[in-house]
Amino acid sequence: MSLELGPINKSSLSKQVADQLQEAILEGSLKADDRLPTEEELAKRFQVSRPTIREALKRLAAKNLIRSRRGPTGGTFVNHLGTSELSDHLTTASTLYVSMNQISLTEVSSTRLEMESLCCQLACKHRTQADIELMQLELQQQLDNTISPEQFCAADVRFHRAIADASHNRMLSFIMYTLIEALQPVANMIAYRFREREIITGQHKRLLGAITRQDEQLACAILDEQIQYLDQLHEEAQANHQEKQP
Amino acid sequence: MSLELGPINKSSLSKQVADQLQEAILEGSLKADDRLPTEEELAKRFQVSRPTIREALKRLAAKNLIRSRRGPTGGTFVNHLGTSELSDHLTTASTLYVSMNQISLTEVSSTRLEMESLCCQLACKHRTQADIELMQLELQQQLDNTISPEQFCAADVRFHRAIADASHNRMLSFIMYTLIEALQPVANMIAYRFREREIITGQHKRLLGAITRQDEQLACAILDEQIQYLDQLHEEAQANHQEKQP
DNA sequence: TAAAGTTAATTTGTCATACAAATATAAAAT
DNA sequence: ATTTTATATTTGTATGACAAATTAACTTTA
Repeated sequence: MSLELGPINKSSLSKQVADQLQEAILEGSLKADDRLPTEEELAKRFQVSRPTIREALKRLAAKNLIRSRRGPTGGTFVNHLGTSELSDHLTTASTLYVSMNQISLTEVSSTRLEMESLCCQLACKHRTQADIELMQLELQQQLDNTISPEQFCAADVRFHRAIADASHNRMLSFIMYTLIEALQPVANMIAYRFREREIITGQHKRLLGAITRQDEQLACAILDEQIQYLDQLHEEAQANHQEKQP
Repeated sequence: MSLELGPINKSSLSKQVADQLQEAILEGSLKADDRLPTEEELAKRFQVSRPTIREALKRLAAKNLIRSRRGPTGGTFVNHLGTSELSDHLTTASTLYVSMNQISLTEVSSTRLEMESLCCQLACKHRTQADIELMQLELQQQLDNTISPEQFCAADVRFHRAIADASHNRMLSFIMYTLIEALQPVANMIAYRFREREIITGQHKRLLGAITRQDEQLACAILDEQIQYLDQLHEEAQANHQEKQP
């Protein structure tokens, strides 16, 4: 008997389809903004039903690899993944990870301190005029006392992202984007109190100065000061919280 | 007129369902290994059809948040998200990012050097006997010349992961898992040549010794040596490649 | 002729239903 | 008592239909 005992497809059809499409994207045969065939056509090509195709596409959509639009010019398109898009994606993942594994904010915080120090050192070496101007712009917004806590927070995130970008190491930027987001809960807390705002913006001002003058040691010291300060605030907040719920 | 102008749900139903379920997992009402209601029941509860529920579940499955089994005791269960499970998910993202943005392997490599140095320092401080035994185990496998390149590679990954874990900072481990994977292409190349294998395992042996004796400086130096060596091999390979394709 | 509105076509989004496949449990036969 | 068989449950897949969004072409009107 000559049975074709091919390798058994243990995984579901939708997963196989998803994997093939992902491979095509990763490998480069499907480039950014390319339009995939319609679902019906994909169904014909893969010899499966449309719901199966759709489940596969949803898998890729969950990874932000594709987007879909309805209508004649619609369809499914390959996303171009920029730093911010991908970090959105990673943020949900890492937030999830942090919460499910009960990673203490202390651990996250110490990691961030080390990595952001690294960024600072590189930023001092490689910062361009454009980098500095961007940081100045974000700092200016933080100095405005009339903006909302949310706006302050967003400006804070952008400021720290700008530092990461000034390192001109895209891999490092990429990781930092994720880390900054992971610590947003702490940052959020601060934005609501004006006194803390002033301390933070003061530190930012000095930090920007140090980076501008390319003073690595001072920059790292200020950063260390800020993160210790944030840790302290976080601890105080936790202590208060535990008092109320004994 | 008192129309209930609730906030318009622009996103698709399957996305809304997926988001709600993810929120439940993240928030803690659905814990690891919990079993979700059957698809039919979910459909009833959310007032949508089963295909819609399935698309939502596939979204979560793509993120490795859930797993499914058929049969009476089957169903859909919440996954516990370990470091390696999540890094599977992140690796595709970061690999994609590296390739799409043409981040040079040099950038990735320098980032890894800095971060793994950090890991080493922390590992020297906090390593337990169990950590060391695990590293010894992986090293032992690398010393066996009969294993395949794939096996060597896998052992190499596990060795470096063990170093990351020995830092006992889970956030750092998490990031390192991703970085290690991103550099696999380079590591792969090496595994095929026995001479390079020997050099690498020799470095690993010394590195393990340094960590065991808690000699931070030496450990970092060896690491630096290894990564420079990998960079050099990578450059040579690229040079060869360019010769053949002018 | 030009602008506005209308219709038609295309494509994803959703639904309903049915059946297949896997798998554990309980009943039946050896 | 053990093996086999039936059966129920749950996910996986298929089919077909319609809804909603959106663009392109067409028609009407000023």
